[in-house]
Formats: sequence, C-alpha cells, structure tokens
Amino acid sequence: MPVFPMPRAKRFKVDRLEMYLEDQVQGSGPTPLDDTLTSLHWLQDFSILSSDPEWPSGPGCPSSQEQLFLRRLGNDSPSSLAVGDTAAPGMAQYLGSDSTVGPHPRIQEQPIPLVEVVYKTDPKVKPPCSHASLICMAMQASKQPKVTVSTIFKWITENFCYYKHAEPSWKNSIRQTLSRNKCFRKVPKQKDEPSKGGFWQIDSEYADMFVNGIFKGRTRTLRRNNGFQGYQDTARTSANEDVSPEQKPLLSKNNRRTTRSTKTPLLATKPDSMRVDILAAALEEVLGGDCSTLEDSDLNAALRSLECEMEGMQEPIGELGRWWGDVMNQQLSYGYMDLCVTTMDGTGNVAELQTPQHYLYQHQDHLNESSVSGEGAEVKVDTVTVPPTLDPGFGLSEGFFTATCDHPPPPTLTVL
DNA sequence: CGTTGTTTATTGTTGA
DNA sequence: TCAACAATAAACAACG
Repeated sequence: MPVFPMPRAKRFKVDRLEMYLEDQVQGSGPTPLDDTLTSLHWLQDFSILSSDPEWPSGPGCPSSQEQLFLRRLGNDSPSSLAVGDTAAPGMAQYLGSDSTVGPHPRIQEQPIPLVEVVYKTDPKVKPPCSHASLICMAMQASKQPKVTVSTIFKWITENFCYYKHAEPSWKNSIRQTLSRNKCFRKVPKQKDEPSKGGFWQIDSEYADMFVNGIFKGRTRTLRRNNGFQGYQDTARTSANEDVSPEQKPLLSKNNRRTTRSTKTPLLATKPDSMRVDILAAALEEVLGGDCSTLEDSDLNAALRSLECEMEGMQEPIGELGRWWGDVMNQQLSYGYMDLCVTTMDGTGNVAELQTPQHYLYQHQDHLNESSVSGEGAEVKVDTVTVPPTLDPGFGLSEGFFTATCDHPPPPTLTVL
C-alpha cells in the first residue's frame, strides 16, 4: 500500500505550482491549445506503434518514460483540449468542467490547471528517450535507407525544441552513439555523393533492438571490441587513483575535469514530472489511453503496474499526465495533458470515475490538510470496469493510433 | 576551418 | 551495493 508522506507532497505541490506560474510569466508555459502546438502531426510519417502494445520488461527494454513518450508520439493529439474542448488558447483548463458528466459527488471539484508537454515547441522539455532512440526516429522519419549525421541533427532539432536551444555538445553525443553502438552501421559514401561524411543506417541484424523507434537494446549492443573502451567503468573498477599515470594518459596529459557540470538540468530538476509519467502510463492504460491493452488481463496488469509504480514514488502524484480520449466521431484519439496535483487521502472516500474525462481526482484540500497533519495518504485501486469497447479492427495508420468505438461505455475506476 | 568520426574519461541512473 | 549502461565532455585525426 503506497503511503505518501504529506510534507513532501506539499513541497512538491508548491514546486509544481511555482514552475507553472514561472512558465506562465516567461511565456513558455501552458501552451496555447491549438492544434499547431498540441498535435503531433509532425510525426505523421513516423511509424512507431506496433500492433503489440506490450513492451517486454526487464533489462534492455524501453523505460517507462520512453514507453509513455512513445505513446505520445504514436498518438495524434487533436483532442488535446482536455475537457469539453471549450477553452480558447491561453485559457486555463480545468478538470471537471464538463457539466454533462460530472465527477462523483463525493469528489470535491477543484480547478486543476493543465500544463502541456510539447516536445516540439517547449525548449525546456527534454525528450525522455535515449540518443539511440532519437537516431532511430530520425532514420525512420527520413524514410531513406541511409541518412547522414547532419540529417539526423536536422530532424532532431526540428522536432525537439530542446535540442534546438541546447548546448551543441549533444551532437557530439549523437555522433558518439552512432560510432559506439553497433546497431548503427556506417555506410561509406559513394564517390558521386556530395555530402561530407558517410551515411548511417540501422544494422538489419539489430533492427529488432528498436521497438517502435525506441531503442531497447542494452548489453549486447555496444562495440566493446574494436578498441572501444568507453563503457568500461575504468573510473570505478580501477578507481583511477590506483592507476599509474601510464595507464591513464589522457587524464595526466589533459588534466581533464574531475567534476561534471550538468548542462541538462531539465531531467535533473524535474524528476517528479518524469516519474509521474510512469503513473500516467499506467493510468493511461486503465482509463483508455491505450485502449488496445484494455482486456481484462491486461487491465489487471496495468493496475498492478499502477500500484507498483506508485509504491515506487516517494512523492505524491504531483502531476498526472495522460492521453485524453476523444470519442468524437467514434474515433478515439489522444492528446496529452499534464494535470496538476492531487492525491488521495486516507478517509476512505470513494471516487468513482465515470468517464475518461473524469479521472482521478481532486483532493487538493485534503492534500493540504494532510500536509498540515503530516498524515500519510493511501491510494488503493479497488475496482475497475473496462472502458470503451474497441472495434477489434482498430489499427495503425501512418503511425497513429486510431480506434473505432461503437459503444463507448463509461469506464469506472473506484479509488479507495 | 568546419564537419565528421573515433576514442577516452567521468558521472548519473538503473536493475539485479 | 555493485555492475552495466546512458549521457556528457573533451581530445584528436581525417576529410572536404
């Protein structure tokens, strides 16, 4: 049973609100909710979703962040207006504003500002995927059998605003990844090909290391031979201090730095939002974000995942992200929203979610109260009924997840 | 000279 | 806790 220490919850909540307000002041905050910014048409040509929604678990598999990220990429988000599609750009979005299907009466309705994560337009949001994944995506997006490094750079900067404004050292990392990772193969340039450098492509032998563009390989993917030593933890195994100067010529010769400056503060400073993504991924499955997984068994798995991830979270659910279902025109499409804060108190209140739009909660007041009292909060997912029945023919089209929905019954999620 | 590609070192993260 | 991996930084050579 996950227990969230409330003082930390309070602190987290305050931090998130400050971040939100800061973003608003700086003009980079809640992105105007128009399709140009919220939709992921930019990845329209990017086929990434597999028909198998389940990723393998364990080492060598995409992280939860990457999985969620992948889902985001794989789902068009024209319906990123969270509730009712009524807000004009710039307007605050509030959860629970749909008067037709209100939240459970025992849930206190609270306005919850929404903050979007838009990788293409927000320079502060670093995509939670590895460089190998970025390379793979760029390669797939190019639709060419081989691409140049500059093409990869161009695609990344065009599609991830973070890298457009980041220190150029990331390019070095990309090049290094290309060189070191044997999943990528260098293709010599022909004489009549003008560009500098060679081409790169995904080695067919290792193509299965990429699941929908997300690199899932780890242990067996590195060029450990061929003189490459980069991934050997020489610094730890030999502790460097114990290594003679002859054994560490670069250190002695160049007097390299001994401390590492983190120039990518985003991940370092926003771990909470990232971790919340994990929960979002689970909730997404529970509530229909990824309807392809909503069979009973998978639902249970999703719930277990949810419980598991929440147990792993030291912080409360400071922010929840999910794909909102849009049942318009019997099409399910999804847009991502980050929701600010909520958690459950330990009062035994039951929150029954009646639609995908009415999602978990609302207990900011309880959060505050608990914060004062220092009591822990417990969250228990009790019962769930399966959300929309999907046409088994739902499928993938140009990398987008669409699902026909003949009769979308209201999903219910009871939270104790 | 800028780009490309390789290599080494260091530090942070993650999973067993 | 530790090993493996990812990310970052830097140096350097080759090339156009």
